[in-house]
Amino acid sequence: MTDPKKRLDQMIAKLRKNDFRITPQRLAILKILASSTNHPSVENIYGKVKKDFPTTSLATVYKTLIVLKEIGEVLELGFGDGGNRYDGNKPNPHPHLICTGCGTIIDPDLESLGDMTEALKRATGFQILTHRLDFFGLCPDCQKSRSAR
Amino acid sequence: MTDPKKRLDQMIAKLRKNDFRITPQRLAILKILASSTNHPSVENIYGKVKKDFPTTSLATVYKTLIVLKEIGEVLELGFGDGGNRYDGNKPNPHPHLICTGCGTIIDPDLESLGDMTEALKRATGFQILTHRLDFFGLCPDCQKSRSAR
DNA sequence: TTATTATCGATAAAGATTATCCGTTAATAA
DNA sequence: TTATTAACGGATAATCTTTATCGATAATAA
Repeated sequence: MTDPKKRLDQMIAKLRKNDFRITPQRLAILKILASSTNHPSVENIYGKVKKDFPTTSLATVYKTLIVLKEIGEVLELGFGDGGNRYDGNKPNPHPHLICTGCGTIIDPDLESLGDMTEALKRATGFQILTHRLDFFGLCPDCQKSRSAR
Repeated sequence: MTDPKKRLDQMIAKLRKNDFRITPQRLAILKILASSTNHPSVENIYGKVKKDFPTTSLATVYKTLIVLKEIGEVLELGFGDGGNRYDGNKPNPHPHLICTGCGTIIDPDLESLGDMTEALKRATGFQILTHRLDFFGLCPDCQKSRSAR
């Protein structure tokens, strides 16, 4: 994972550059996003922020995420089942491997993805701007507990 | 694309096999899904069904889609922006190329995806059950009209 | 320090999907 | 063909996540 301090500085710099203010609530949210590798949900972030700032509103979390999405400093992951998940430590599009048993999300390395994109450009004439690649299955632990039943 | 009649027969057989009834409303929805290659939305399907069965409820469309999802006869595509899109002609997971300008969705061939899945299995120990692969960008036409502005 | 606005917090509103209820009907067998 | 019965359809309420609204407050620059 990227060093959380480095990520936090990147996010702050990007916000300043785009004339957004650094408020205490925002800073708390930024810290959570910069240091989390488990793709937290909005409720998850909200719960953590409230520990330091109990009066924080859920709307503030959403609004901060909208800003971060705009400037490309957080990656939003929707799976069509309830709330979205967010990655602020590694905000560029990258593949995910999701365990449908326990909900764990891991980031595998797949260097062949770049070749795929190139081949698509040539074949279709599309200008490809971003992508989304997710694999779903059962992690080794969930396979065990499932066969044990 | 798969022959719509063949797809319709497949869908009907699968429903029968799982003890679901073939009602006139369902049949109308099945026909639309079996023959459409443009990934229709719920509203889109609803509008078409109402031409033949004006009293059809939106809930019926949703309920039929839930059944079809359960038995794997339709592919649901959510893009996090409003309603989902559905593919009943090609219900197995496959890559998509989406134009963010005009909303067109096309199905490119990417045979290297199978190798990717195999590599992931070996590297992580996951049992991979399904996937989702979408590329977003601008189609040739939208690139032209954008640069013309 | 002060003025200017973006932001905060609370809550209403929106939008998509699901749940509920009850009258109707498709499927099955006698 | 008809009777039976559980599944289905239609209408609408409820749910859930996210966005909009708005007065009060605080971050930033001069």
